[in-house]
Amino acid sequence: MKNKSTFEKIYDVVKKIPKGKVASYGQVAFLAGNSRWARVVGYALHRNPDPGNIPCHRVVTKDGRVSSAFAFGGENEQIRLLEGEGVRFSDGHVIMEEYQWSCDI
DNA sequence: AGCGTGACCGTAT
DNA sequence: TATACGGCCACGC
Repeated sequence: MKNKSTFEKIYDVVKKIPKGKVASYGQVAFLAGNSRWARVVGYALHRNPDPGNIPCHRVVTKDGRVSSAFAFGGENEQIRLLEGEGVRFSDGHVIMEEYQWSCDI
């Protein structure tokens, strides 16, 4: 067993996000091990070494809004992908209270 | 070995 | 309510 790098942990958590649910960067960071890795999560996803296996579009900000800087094809594209999974958007933001991934630790 | 960078979050004004 | 700044951590060169 090798020690997983922080990135590996983050990717693992992101990959565990169920379809039709979203998670905030802080939430992923917390599940990965530290709630302070929020920036690292963004950095890790920015690298996204495995976009075919890492649903980075299910990761949104705490406000339920997709990151304005990134979007592998436009913010609208990310939102559309989530909508395609059953996630509803209200005024450009997802209802976190309803769709935020709740992982029982 | 050290510096810069980053798709964040929280608090302060 | 909106905007500004700092803090935290890990990765790349």
